[in-house]
Amino acid sequence: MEDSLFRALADPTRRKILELLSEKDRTAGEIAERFPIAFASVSHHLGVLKGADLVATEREGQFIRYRLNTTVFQEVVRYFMTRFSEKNNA
Amino acid sequence: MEDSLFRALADPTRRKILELLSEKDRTAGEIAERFPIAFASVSHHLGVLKGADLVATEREGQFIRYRLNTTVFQEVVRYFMTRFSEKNNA
DNA sequence: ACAATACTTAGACAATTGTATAAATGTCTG
DNA sequence: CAGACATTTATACAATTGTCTAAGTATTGT
Repeated sequence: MEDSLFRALADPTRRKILELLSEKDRTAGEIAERFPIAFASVSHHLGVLKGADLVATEREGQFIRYRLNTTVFQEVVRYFMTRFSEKNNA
Repeated sequence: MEDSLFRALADPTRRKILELLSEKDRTAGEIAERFPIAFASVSHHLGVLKGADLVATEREGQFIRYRLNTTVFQEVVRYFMTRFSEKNNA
């Protein structure tokens, strides 16, 4: 399990971004306007999430659309279930 | 979901400690001797894990025994499954 | 080609964190 | 109670991180 993954999840702004993306895919701008911090700061967070492979991007003209990489989340769930959760009541 | 929880999981030494504890309960000393860092540093990590409620302690004479708090891990799994994982193949 | 829009990257800085050493606390045994 | 052992707490410091502003890249429309 990648170190970058857990480091990415450690920041509350990034977790909020992931929750927004769990509702639907969004562009960088749509995400950024939801936060009280600078546009560039959100972009930095998006870069961290992408580096952890938690999100993927697709360019759409001038926009860049972000979406969750659900595969990685499944791996996270598996990581916790197999190692730490009690086996018979997850 | 507590911020302290994700911050606690962000450090690789702490995740290693949790994996050791998933095998069996151990005293602070038994844990510390497994790592190349100072005893006091491991103790600090244990404090962080305890602050995040990921582990619990029990004094046994001079020793302090650490154990996983599996309840919290179940909450983590639930958090990821409900929000991020695709619903039908976790 | 130029300007506007959308977004990222670079550089700087303050806050947080991981580690170390040293001192303190708690427990047992003689 | 003194000394040994187990562990935590205090303090300091270097490394990492989150944020900002400014500059750069990419795309679209005129």
